[in-house]
Amino acid sequence: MNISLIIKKDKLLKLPLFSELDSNQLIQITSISSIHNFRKNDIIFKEGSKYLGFYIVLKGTIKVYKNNPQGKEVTIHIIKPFNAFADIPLFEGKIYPVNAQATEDCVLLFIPADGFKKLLLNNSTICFKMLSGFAKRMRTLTKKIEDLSLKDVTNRLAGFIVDEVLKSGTDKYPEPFITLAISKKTLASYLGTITETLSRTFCKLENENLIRVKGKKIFIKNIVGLKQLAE
Amino acid sequence: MNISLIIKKDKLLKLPLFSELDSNQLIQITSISSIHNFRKNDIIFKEGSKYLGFYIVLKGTIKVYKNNPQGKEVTIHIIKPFNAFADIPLFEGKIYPVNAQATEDCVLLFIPADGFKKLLLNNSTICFKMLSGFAKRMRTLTKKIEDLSLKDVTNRLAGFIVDEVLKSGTDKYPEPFITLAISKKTLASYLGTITETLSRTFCKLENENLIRVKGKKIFIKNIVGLKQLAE
DNA sequence: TTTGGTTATTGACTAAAGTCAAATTTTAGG
DNA sequence: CCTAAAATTTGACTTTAGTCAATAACCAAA
Repeated sequence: MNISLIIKKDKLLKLPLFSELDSNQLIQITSISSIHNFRKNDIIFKEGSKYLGFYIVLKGTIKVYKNNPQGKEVTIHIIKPFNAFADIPLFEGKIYPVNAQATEDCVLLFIPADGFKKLLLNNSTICFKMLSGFAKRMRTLTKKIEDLSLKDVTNRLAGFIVDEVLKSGTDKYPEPFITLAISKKTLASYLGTITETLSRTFCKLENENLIRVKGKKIFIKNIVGLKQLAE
Repeated sequence: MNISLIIKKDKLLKLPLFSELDSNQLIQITSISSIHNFRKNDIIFKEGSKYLGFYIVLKGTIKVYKNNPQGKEVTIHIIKPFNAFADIPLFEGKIYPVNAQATEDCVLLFIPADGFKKLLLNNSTICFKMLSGFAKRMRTLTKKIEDLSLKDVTNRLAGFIVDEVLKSGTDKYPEPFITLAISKKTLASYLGTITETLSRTFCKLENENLIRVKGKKIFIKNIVGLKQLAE
């Protein structure tokens, strides 16, 4: 369906990637893009399938993951609204190198590779934006390598919770909280561990009176203590 | 010193980043760049210092690393000839977010941030090259996250050796070998472990008759076995 | 070649996190 | 509301890798 019917120019302008384009360029993008709805657990694409283009999350949450030969899963990214995913193969490879699945009901903007590449070649502003986005993501990946190399699971979980609280906007509340948009199994694989260990680590943080866990909600009782743990 | 005296256009053309530029553009680059020599163990820049520009390794090896608050070191990248480093802050931040040190005597090409950014804005070819380079590096980082999350030290060391043998060009020899361009301490921190564990893991691979270690030289006795270990 | 400092190895021990199995809770459909 | 499947938790145990301490090997400068 034609996306201009659904998504207005001013909405598109809020996407970091497109925030400095002029009217003409935005029309170019809307004319090739499309909106797609996915239900929780739907697979967006599988590792190895033909690369068609990339997505921007408008609503919901996506996990990007890989399966190793033994069938174990590593969650590489958790993508929230206004962030792109699967944009790397624009420049490398003809297939999706990872899997993507909705962990909540989602609305995604799809941008086909061919059309977008043409746009990129004629527009250094958007190239530059994209480079900035990639640079930022490399920082995130580097941080994760650091964490996996030097920190234990307790540190990493504390760090995750602190980051999420800041994003949640509840960090000034008397009792800040976060709501997990992913299963604990996925969280475990995102933190580089397994569910059993994650479960025990949650208990440990509860026993130390840092948090209170209730299903997918985590209430923060001592943000300072958590920050110390995370360093 | 003026780099055009030292590095010829055809040499610059071999660098992936510059391989499709025309004469004019190459002159632009050589006019702002400079060549620097570093001795083994010299620090190129420190985390937190003012960002001035990025480097391309022409000769030698550089390690890019971070120190955590407890003073432990993580090696993030090992940079070999014709690869760039410290190009990420071009798009994010005014300081170097990591440290860089020569692990061997080095010749580096330095490209100042300001001049290069201007060039980028007027040249979508080089933007595109740079995006491709970033994309490739994100693959590498993602692979590393996978490895740290799912593989043990033995697997990771085997994987490292296999990669290096392929790069060494000796993989068709009766007994292929690699020569480490970094200390075992650095290798340990690159593999997400510590020297003691690395030392024991080398012994383990020797006992399984997969390799033979002699100082900085590692002879490969069974590449197939190593590949299996690395998956 | 000697020497001091770093780097690497080895041993004994400890701690962290993974495995396997079972119980419990939650969730999504019918 | 009920039920089966999936997700989560818990327990007992094992494995992996880290810590600490001592020794050995290597390297660079005098």
